[in-house]
Amino acid sequence: MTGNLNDRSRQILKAIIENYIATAEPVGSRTITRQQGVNLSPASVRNVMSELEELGLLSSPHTSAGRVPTDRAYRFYVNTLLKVGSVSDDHEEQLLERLPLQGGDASRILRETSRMLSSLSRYAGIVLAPRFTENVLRHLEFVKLGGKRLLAILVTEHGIVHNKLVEVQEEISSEELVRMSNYLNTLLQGLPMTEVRRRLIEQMQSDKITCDALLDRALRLSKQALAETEADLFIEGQATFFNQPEFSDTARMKEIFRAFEEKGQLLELLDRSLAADGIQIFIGSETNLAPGGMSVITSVYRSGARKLGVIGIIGPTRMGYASVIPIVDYTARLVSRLLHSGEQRLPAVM
Amino acid sequence: MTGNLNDRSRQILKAIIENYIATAEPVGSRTITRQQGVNLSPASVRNVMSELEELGLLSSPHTSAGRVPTDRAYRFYVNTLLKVGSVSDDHEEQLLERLPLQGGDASRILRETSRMLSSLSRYAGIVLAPRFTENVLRHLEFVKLGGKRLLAILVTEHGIVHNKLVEVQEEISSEELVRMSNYLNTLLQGLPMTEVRRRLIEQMQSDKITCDALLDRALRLSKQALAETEADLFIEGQATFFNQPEFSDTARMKEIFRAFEEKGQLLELLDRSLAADGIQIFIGSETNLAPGGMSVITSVYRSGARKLGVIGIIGPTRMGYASVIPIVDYTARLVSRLLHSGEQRLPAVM
DNA sequence: GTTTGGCACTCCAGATTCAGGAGTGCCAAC
DNA sequence: GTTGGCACTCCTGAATCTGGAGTGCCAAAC
Repeated sequence: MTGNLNDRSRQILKAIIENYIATAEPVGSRTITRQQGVNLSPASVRNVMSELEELGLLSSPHTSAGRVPTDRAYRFYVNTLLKVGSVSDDHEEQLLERLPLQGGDASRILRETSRMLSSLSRYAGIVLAPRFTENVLRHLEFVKLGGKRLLAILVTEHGIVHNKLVEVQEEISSEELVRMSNYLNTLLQGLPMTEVRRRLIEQMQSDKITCDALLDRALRLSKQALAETEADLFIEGQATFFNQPEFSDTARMKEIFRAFEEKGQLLELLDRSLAADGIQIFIGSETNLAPGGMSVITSVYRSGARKLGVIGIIGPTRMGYASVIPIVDYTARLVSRLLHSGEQRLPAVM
Repeated sequence: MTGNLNDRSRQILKAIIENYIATAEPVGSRTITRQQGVNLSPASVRNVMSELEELGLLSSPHTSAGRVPTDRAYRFYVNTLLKVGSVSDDHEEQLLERLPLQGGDASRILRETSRMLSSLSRYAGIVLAPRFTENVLRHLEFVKLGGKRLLAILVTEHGIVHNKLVEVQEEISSEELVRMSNYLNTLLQGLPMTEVRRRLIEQMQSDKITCDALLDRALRLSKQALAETEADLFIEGQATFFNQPEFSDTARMKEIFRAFEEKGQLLELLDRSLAADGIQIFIGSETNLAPGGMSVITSVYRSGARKLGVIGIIGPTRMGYASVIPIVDYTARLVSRLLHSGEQRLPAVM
């Protein structure tokens, strides 16, 4: 339905959107005529604006204000009008310099990624750490903490460490622990977590094991240790929302920060991004976030063929899509390379 | 100098402070007279208020507004006027129910503590995790991640896990790793980190070691893995600041959230708390935080004689000290017990 | 001498009014 | 189809006004 827009209408819509993104003020017909490349009178522009409003692409806060783009307009803008360039040299340089942290384990890199995303985009950066269950197990270890408490430590392929406390009925000696560890690592190393779980159950039912009380116990403990952990979500640069005039309203801000603290809705959104692939753009109401007026741009990072997690940016709908999209895209690819085992060192070219 | 306040002045000051805490509005003389227990005319109260203002305990926003307590008044209030009760039954119950997480490792407990502090106090909860260097080493492990990358995993006495990526010059076989691990654990287990560091250096200089290339390497790797990590600070419930009328100003809010994101100043404050002991109260400018008008109440949690970290609450200077102080105090003691090794189970009595 | 009622004074908060300006919509002319 | 003109709308910010809450001070009462 927006396909039947002629060139002129598109040009004007684009100008309005970009103007609004830059100023946060409703855009009037006169402002557009002053735009270079538009040789029309304000009256003509008004005619076009009027059509665009009927198409649901523009709305006016009140009779005598200018026009403001609707979510739909932004959607049309990113789908059709916007040609996304590549990341700026300066941004690229900053990323390449600051992201490959010396001796940075995966979680440090991810946290820093979140900061970088925020600092480059001037919006808030979000990073969803790899879902534990989506990973390949590298190493499993039980450490005695004292008494009957064991700390189960699981290390994934990419060096992400999860730990969980388990309690045992009777104390286990260090020697037994070592035997358990060896057995479990032999059994499970290199398997994806989903497979690990399957294998554990399978093994528990096998005859060999039911005879060996210790190994049986090992299996049960591992199963406990595998219990789902809450997803790790980093959000950095929330304070950038204070810079946006459309959020000067305190009630609005409160809603936003509440949403950030609860994380639930955001996680749901990021899960959707993870299920999809590549760059995802959610505009305004498409985000399903309770506080409206926000957009989210995400991209999946991966290790080879396996998707690991999601990085992205959250900001006002009135967002500088043109610059943010390449940042998210480039960063996701960089993170993928940094986490891909054996490529810790800075890649020469992308 | 505030010692020469007579009973009546104290009573009035107390009433003003508590009224202001409850309403966030400047308190007038008439409001005080309505207070039960005060049988004075507004005029008399005004005389007293005038004295209190001269003593620097009250200030008036403008001629015809009521009075507002100064930082100094709050200080006098918590030092002298306030008699701190114990935590309410309801709060106690909630803490005992929700804090001893099933299978919760230390970091989960600490994060949950932060949430609980916020939810009980209605301000923001802060938790400084144990400084890595202040801890006793329970276990040290190297996991091969692929290529020449090793993940060093250090577990402290209280089940807090730190990990750090280290790179080696040449690949190390699994057998060698095991040997290294055994050697290091025998050498270092049960030592406080400061001691660990010392022992490593000592050992590196010993003759036996220089002969054994592998062990020498193990020592060097451990030293890398021990490098200082950034302090872990949880702040939960930042959104509560939106409920405080004195922070309805956007510029102010922005400053506050920036301070939370940067954490530096807050860490400094918490370090001071850790150096001291027991309940610490920082009022307004005493916090040295850039955004003024905030107070912080902290308490140290410990394991036996060793201080581990700090928990606390941050909110507006106009804070319900009477209820917050017992919350912080009780929670700190509860956390201490939960983390004290071997006492994971819920203690029957405090 | 402490307490109190009275009174003039101050100053804020909110309502009201007003003028200017930016923008629109429509129409008739080009 | 495009444009200039014009009446109309509605927001914004400044200015004004009023009522109320509160103070400070003084003289009278206790």
